[in-house]
Amino acid sequence: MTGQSLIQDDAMVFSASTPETPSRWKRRKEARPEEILGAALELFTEKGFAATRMDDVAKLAGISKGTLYNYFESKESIFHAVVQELIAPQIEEFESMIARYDGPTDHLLRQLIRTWWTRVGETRLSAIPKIVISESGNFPELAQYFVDNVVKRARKLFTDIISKGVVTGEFNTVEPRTVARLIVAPLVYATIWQHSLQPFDDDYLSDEYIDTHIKFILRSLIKDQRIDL
Amino acid sequence: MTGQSLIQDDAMVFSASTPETPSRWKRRKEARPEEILGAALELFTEKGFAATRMDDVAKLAGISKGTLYNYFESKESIFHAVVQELIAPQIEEFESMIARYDGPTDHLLRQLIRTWWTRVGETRLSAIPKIVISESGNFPELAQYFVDNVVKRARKLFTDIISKGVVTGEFNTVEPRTVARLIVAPLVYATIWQHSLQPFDDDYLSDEYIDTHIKFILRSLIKDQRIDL
DNA sequence: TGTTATTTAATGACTGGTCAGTCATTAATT
DNA sequence: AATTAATGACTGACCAGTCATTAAATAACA
Repeated sequence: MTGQSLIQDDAMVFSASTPETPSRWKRRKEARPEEILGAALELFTEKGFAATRMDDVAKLAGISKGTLYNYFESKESIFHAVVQELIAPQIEEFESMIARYDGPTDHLLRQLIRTWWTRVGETRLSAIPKIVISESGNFPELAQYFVDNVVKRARKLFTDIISKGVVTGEFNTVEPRTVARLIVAPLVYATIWQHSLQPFDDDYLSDEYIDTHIKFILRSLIKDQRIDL
Repeated sequence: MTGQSLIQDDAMVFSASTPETPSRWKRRKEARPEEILGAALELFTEKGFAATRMDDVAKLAGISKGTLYNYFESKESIFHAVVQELIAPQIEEFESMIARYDGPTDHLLRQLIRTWWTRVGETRLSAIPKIVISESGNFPELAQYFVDNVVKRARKLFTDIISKGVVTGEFNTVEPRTVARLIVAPLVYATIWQHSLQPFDDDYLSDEYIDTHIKFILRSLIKDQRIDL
């Protein structure tokens, strides 16, 4: 997936293709919030929170600044909504995916990492960690919300899987919380990298990165050392 | 090491301990630049670049705002100096450490990771990655400088070590650049975490994190699978 | 050695520009 | 005709950077 945004860029059409639209603007109450959040996500990612101007968010969303304030209280509330609306559904999906699963624990772990990568790492959601981390000092409530509702739940997913593998004897005896963090670190780091220094580096992260990460982690976890996959 | 700063907090002493210092301020041409950079590093880390006020940098450095501009051109030049002055010497030290080394490659790798952790991860230098990443969109030249002078050199250090291990037959056949990134990711991620969301999390990163990371990496690299250290 | 002149580190009130948020007005829709 | 989505000029706060002024340090001189 490329960085293509969800924002309409046909917001202002002056072409004479359809002569029956000389109206200066349209009422689109339902579509606005999503478009605003999409525009904000894009700009927050690129510039950070402080350096993003509300005029620019409005422009990218195809509306005026005043309209922003019909839908959101403040700049900060947009920031909060971006995180809340876009992340929460994902976490829930992961939680139910695990609840449903029945099979070898190493397969579950492999599948969870891969799914996370395709559903978060390769989508626009990947921008959120960078934004939250960058602004954590200025927006403590947001940071706290993110830690409680995203980080801890994600950490628990991985910790539970590893614990299960240890208990069933499939995995070596390890400290599940520490290993959970070592699994997540390269994943989140890759998303932060993509949205910060990657554009300044001519060396791209290949798919091999994730594949090798999975391979290394499983090699240390699985007792019976088959050197496959 | 605690977050203790290098800033003098005795900058304004009104106590009557030494009655012969009623002078309103002191000339300290030599000490100022370092104090300014220390103050700036602390505030940039906490608030990010944009949200840090020059008045606050001055206050923390124990001087007035005007004095800042006797020593630095602009806010941005302070930012640049922070990165340049503090990071460059470290990288050079690592490069010479490797040049000097002669012994088993896995020991060198282990030592490099540990040294990085004590010289960067556990010091105030650990704040720099977070700052650079947060502001990369607004300060492209700084980001480029950082990628060219820090990231690439660090990446090369690790890539060279791994290549050497593969060539000598000590390590399994792996893609050195990919593995180098997987080694660095949890390290840098830990520093970013410390300076962003750690304060909102009751669960601390233990020393076990680094130890386990080293153990996992070496287990995947070393051919002869002894299950020690 | 004490007094005065010169140099320059340090100050902080001020300016000019920026931008989040407001609100009276306009016009699309019902 | 009534309702309300949308507008954009405006305001008040904030802050990076300036510069005329102050005074610490040092040199020159008596």
